[in-house]
Amino acid sequence: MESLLRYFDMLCLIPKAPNSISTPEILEKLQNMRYAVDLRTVQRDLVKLSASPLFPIANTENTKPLRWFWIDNSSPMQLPMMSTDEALTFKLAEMFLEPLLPPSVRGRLTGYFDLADKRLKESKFEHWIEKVGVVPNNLPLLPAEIEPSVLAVVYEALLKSLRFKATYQAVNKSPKTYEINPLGLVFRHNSIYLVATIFDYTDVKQLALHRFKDAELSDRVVLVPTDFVLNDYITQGSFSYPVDNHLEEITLKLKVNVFLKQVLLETPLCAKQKISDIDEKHYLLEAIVTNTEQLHWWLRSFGTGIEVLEPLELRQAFALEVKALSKMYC
Amino acid sequence: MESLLRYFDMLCLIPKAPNSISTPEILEKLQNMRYAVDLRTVQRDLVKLSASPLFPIANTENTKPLRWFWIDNSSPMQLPMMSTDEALTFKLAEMFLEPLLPPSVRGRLTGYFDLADKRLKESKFEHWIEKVGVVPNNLPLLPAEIEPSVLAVVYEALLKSLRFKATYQAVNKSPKTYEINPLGLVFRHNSIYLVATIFDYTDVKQLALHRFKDAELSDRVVLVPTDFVLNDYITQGSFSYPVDNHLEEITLKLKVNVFLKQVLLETPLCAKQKISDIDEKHYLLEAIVTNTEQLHWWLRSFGTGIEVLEPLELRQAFALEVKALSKMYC
DNA sequence: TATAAAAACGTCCAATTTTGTCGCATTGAT
DNA sequence: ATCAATGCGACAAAATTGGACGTTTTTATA
Repeated sequence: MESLLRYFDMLCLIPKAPNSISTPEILEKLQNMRYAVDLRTVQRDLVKLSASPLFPIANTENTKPLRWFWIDNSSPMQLPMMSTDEALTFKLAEMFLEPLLPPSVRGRLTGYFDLADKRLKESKFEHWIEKVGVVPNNLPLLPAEIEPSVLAVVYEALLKSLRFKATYQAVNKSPKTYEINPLGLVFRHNSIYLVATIFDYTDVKQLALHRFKDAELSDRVVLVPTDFVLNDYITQGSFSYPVDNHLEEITLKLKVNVFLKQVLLETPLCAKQKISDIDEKHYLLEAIVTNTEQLHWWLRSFGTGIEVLEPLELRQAFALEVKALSKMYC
Repeated sequence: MESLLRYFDMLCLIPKAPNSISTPEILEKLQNMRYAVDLRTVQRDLVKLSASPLFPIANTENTKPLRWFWIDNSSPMQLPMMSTDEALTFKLAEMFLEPLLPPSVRGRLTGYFDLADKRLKESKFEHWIEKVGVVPNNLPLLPAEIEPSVLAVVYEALLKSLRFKATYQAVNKSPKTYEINPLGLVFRHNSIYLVATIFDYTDVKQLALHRFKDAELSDRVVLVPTDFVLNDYITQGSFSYPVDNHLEEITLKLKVNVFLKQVLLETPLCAKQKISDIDEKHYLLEAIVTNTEQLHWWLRSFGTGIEVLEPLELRQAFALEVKALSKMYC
């Protein structure tokens, strides 16, 4: 029994394909875990485990301290097994993430999605896919593709707080190589932006990940500008979203049609939202929300389905906009 | 070694907490897998495994064929271990799914999100969360909550093609109990709809999952109406989304401002999209897209930022709408 | 209620597996 | 060239495993 646990811990110590661990390292870690074992035993165990098709591990045959790793692209095995509930939810998540995440990011989860597929298949629930549909409520734009190797370096640099060297091609410019001092990642309409400083300058820049041509990790540590907090940086309007550079709670009063009344009954704007009748076809909606650019987009998107009553400033802003639109379309 | 594999397969046979498997059943399945073992061995092994804190499995102590299951909702263990890349991607997925999936649905993945957290923590990458942000491009509405037990029954009914009995409360009506003949699930603005027929009627209904009070699986098999295909049902406009009840490819010509030009350069409307200059501040965008209600929402949401030039019918529709809006806001 | 079958559990003991040790070959660094 | 580290084969001692059998408890059936 003791040995079973040791096998398990040993398998946990072995990393996935690009990485590896040497036999002596495994021995050391096992001994730290209070396993009194010999190096010879570890060697034998590894050979035994790798012989089984259940554990696709292999070693670098030409190096002398042999290095062990899991042969990749195999979906992970897990205990307890993925339930059909979970499997189905994974497939739903995949459908939702499809238009949101660039393939290279989503690709890091394919092992799990495959596992879910396998699970549903072996349970003879193959026909589930014909029974599920998603009707998106926003226009699916094509996510910009990111060079997978760039993504890997950026991830690692952020996690380990290290700088990296990269070639970046700004719009309509020729590619240039910089040393990037990464501060954070921001996802914004299907694109990923790296918030960073460059070389030893102190001004914070936004760099679209899909415009990097290549990247290579450096060993210099990241220098965070004093008082820099990513969340503050975002809400300060650096991504030009919040209205008037500050977030304000407003009491919204809208006149909405039947369709929107129905939508908002099911998915409210806020927890304390109120809906009352105005006439047969129109309803008064009251809710407290933050006044963001997203709110404005949402309000505009329904056209004549929504009339903004209050706050007055918002109504006036919409009135002005409608005038401008009238001129546009004559 | 043989025994290690048997232990592994045995652990795979044991289901998660609400479900269970009896010792003789395990024996039978193991023998089907060509393990020549004695019942006594299986019993001993199960006791040994459950003694280890690594494998939180337990049995029902009062029944006589003992039934085994994995205890609690602890996060699954997996081999090979989740890489930090995967862990980070899981956390990103969680951020994206937060406003999209109702908690009871998302809840089925918390084990994995927790695992990702654990992984990031033990790798000393605890500060990653301060380094990642999401700027949503649509207004987050509150997803309607669904009774978890209802969701479980609906999932199971759909997977196993069984009917279920449920109490449903339509808007402004008192709850009633029906026998539901489920055909499919559709996700639509953060709500989940069950497409189904009721009793032995043949008309297809849409039932919001969050309006079910309770549900109980029946043993009657689902009867699919002849020619019913969920995807056709959706695209036929049953969810009132596609324009004019049919999907049409149109060549869109838009006059857009700098902001939108930038957005569309990064996340195009379609693969063959063209952008050219009109004047210093405006750009001509040409793309082939399907003419859906979502497209109209998207076009409207930018207000004066977009002027629809072609197709002419669309321009005229927008012109009419602007006139109506003018009247609304005087 | 009686009876039989099934399952759990304790124990013994032989067969098997595991593991430490030693010796030797190979590799890489100093 | 030399030394330390590693891999690997062999062997024997130690530990574990797993079948056999018996007893007790529970469940199903007549």
